[in-house]
Amino acid sequence: MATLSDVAAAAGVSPTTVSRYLNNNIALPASTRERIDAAIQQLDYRPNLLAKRLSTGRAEAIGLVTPDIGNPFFAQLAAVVEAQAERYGYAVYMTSTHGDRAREIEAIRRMRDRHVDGLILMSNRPDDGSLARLLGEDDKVVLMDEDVPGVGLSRVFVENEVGAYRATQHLIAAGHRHIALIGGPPGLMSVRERLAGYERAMAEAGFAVQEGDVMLHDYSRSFGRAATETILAQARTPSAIFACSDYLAVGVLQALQNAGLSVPLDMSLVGFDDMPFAEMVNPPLTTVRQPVAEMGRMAVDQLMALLNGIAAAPLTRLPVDLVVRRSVAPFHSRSI
Amino acid sequence: MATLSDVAAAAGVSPTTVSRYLNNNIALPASTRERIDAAIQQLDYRPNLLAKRLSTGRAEAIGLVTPDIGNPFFAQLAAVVEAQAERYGYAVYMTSTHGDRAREIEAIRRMRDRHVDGLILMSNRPDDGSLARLLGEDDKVVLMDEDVPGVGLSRVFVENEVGAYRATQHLIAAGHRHIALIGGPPGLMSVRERLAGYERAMAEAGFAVQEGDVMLHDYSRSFGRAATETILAQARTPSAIFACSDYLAVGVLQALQNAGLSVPLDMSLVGFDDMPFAEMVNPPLTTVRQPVAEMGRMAVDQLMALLNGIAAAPLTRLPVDLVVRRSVAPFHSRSI
DNA sequence: TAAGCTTCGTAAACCGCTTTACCTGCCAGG
DNA sequence: CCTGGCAGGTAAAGCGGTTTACGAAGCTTA
Repeated sequence: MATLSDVAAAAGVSPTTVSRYLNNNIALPASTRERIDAAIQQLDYRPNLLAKRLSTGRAEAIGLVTPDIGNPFFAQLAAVVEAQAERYGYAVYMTSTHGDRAREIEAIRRMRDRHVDGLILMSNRPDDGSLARLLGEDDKVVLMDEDVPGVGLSRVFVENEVGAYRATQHLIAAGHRHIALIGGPPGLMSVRERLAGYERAMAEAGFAVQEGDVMLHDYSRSFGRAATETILAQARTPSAIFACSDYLAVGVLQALQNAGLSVPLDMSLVGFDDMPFAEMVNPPLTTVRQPVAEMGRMAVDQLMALLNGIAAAPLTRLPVDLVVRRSVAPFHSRSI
Repeated sequence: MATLSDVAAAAGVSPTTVSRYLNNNIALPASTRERIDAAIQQLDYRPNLLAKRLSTGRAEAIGLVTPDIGNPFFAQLAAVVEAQAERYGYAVYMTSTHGDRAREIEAIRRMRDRHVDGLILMSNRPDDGSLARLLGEDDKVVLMDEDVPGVGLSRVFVENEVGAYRATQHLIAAGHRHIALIGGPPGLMSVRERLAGYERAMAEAGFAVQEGDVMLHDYSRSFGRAATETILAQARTPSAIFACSDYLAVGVLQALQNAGLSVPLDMSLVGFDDMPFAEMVNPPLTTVRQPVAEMGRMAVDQLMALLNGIAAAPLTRLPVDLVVRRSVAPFHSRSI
C-alpha cells in the first residue's frame, strides 16, 4: 500500500507538501499539483485513516447507542442517522444495549477512548442516576427520544404531550368518554409526558380518569396483551384504549382478537410511533407518527455542531402527527 | 488524558515495559506489576485505540454492508452480527447502500483504508459484474444472504430452494393445485432458488406451472399488491399464492383485502422470511423462517476465521423452517 | 542595489502505542 | 574464578500521517 511518502518521492516533493496539498493547506503551482495528482493516481494512493486520526485526534466517526437495533423504530432512526452522518463524512458505530447498563457504559467508554468523536444516545429505561453520573463529565453527546435527567446535554425529543393529547382528543371526538391508557415504564419521560397529554385531554373534556384506567409497565407487546386482559376483566370496561406505543397497540389488538372482540367495532384503539407495521395490521392502526427522519437528522446536526465547537440547542422538540387509519370508530352503546 | 508514558513514569519503568505488560508479553515480578497497576488505576489510564491500531495495523472492527438497515430483516441481522462481533472484541461499522452501487464501493474502500479489518456484505440486487470485479482482489469478506457470483469468497446463505419447496408443498397438501409465485428481482440468487423449489414441488405433484403464474420484479410491498391485482384480473385465478418475501406477502394481503377477498378463505398465502410483523398481520402469516440469529453468528464466525488466517468454509447453507400460522386454508371450490 | 515581499516549498517534532533487538546484573555450575 | 543463563528490564525505530516554524529563490520597489 502506497504511503504519503511514496507519493512525495514519486512527485519529487516532500511529504509535508503532499499532506498540505491534500488538506488544502498550501497554494501550489499547477505543475506541482499535476505531478502530485499523477503520483497519487499512479500509486493508487489512499490515505491511511488510522494514521490521520492519530495525528489529528479526530475519529471522524460517531457512536449511536440504541436499546435494540432490531426494533424497527430504532432501526429506522439508525438508518437516518447513518445517512445524515455520511453527509458530514462521518461513519457511524452502533451499539445495542439491550437495556443493559454495562453496555451503555461500554459505549461511553469507547467514546472516551477516541473510538468515536461523539455519541447519540437513546436509552429506554428510567435512569437510576448512574447513567447521568457517567455522562456528567462529557459533552459531545446528544440525547435522542428519551431523557436522562440531570445532565447538561443537547436533547432531541418529540412532542409527546401534544401527541397524546391529540390521540385522546381524537377518541373523545369520536364520542368515547371512558378511555384507558396503556403505557411503558413509569418514570420514563415519554411515558410521563404521554400520560400528561392524555390527562389534559380528559380533564378538558370533563371526563374522569379512574383507578384502573391507567396501566404502566413497559413498551412491549406482551404487556399490551396482559393489560388488555386486565382491562377486559374489570367491571367497567372502557370503549377505547390509547396505547402509548404501536407495540403495545399490537398486543392490545391480539388480546382483543383472542377475546372475540372487534376493533374498532367493540373497542377503539390509538397507538403511538407509527411503526412500519402500523398500517399492515388489521385494522390498520390509527396512531401518532413520530418524525423519525427529522429526529435522526436533527440529532446528527446537533452533534456535528457540538463537534465543531458550536453550541447546540439544549432542547429540540419535534412535532408529531396523528395518522388516522381504521382502528377508531364512533362510540355506540354496543361497545363494551 | 493519561498516556502509556505517563503510566510508565508514574510506575518508574519504561513505556516498553508497560506496553509489554499490558499485552502479556513479558513476565514481571509482582512488585513491578503492582506499581504499574496502581499507576494505571490512579491515572485512569485507557489505551488510545487509534495509536494501538496504527501500530498493529488492525482496526479490530468489521464492516457490515446492508441494503437498508431500516428494513427489519437486515436490522435483526445487524443486531446479531453486532452482538457476535462484540464477543470477539470487534466493533461493527454499518453502511446502508440503499441499492446504490457507489455506496457499496465506498464501503469496500473503507475496508481497504484499514477502517475495518473485514466485511460482511449483503447485496440485494443482481450484480452486473462490477461488484464482483471490485471484490475480486480481496478476501476478508463474507457474503451473507445473497450471492455475488464469480468471486471466491466465503458465503453464508439459507436453504432457499428447500424453503420454497416446503412452502409450496404445504399449499399442495392443503389441496391447492393452482398456485402462483410472486418473487423479487429475476437474476437474484434467492429468487432463482426459491423459484426452483416451487417448480420442483409443483412438478413432483404433477401440476403445471403456467404462463402468468410466476411474477418476478422486486421484493417490495407495492409489487406484491400490483402482482396480485394482475393475478386477480386473469381469467384463471390461482387458489393460493406463494410470496417470496413477507413484504411481498403483505402487499398481497392488502390487494386481496382491497378486492374484498378473504385470506385464507378465498386465497391461501405463504410468505418467506418470518419478519417480525408476520405474526402481527391479519391473518397471521404462514411463512418460511430464515434463521436470522444463526446467519449473523455464522457470518461473523467465518469472518473471524478469515481474519485469523484460518480458511473459512466456502459455503454454509442454513436450514429454514415452515412456520404455520393462519393464512392457509384447505382448498375448496369457492376459492376463486 | 539593498530591502522586503511573494512564491514555493521543507525539516522535524509529534500523535501514542508496539516491537525488535539488546543490555545489565546476579547466581549457579564447572 | 570464569562462564553461561536467566530474570528483569530498556532504547529506539517504526506505524503514516499533520503541523509549526522556518527558509531560499525570484521579483518589486525605493
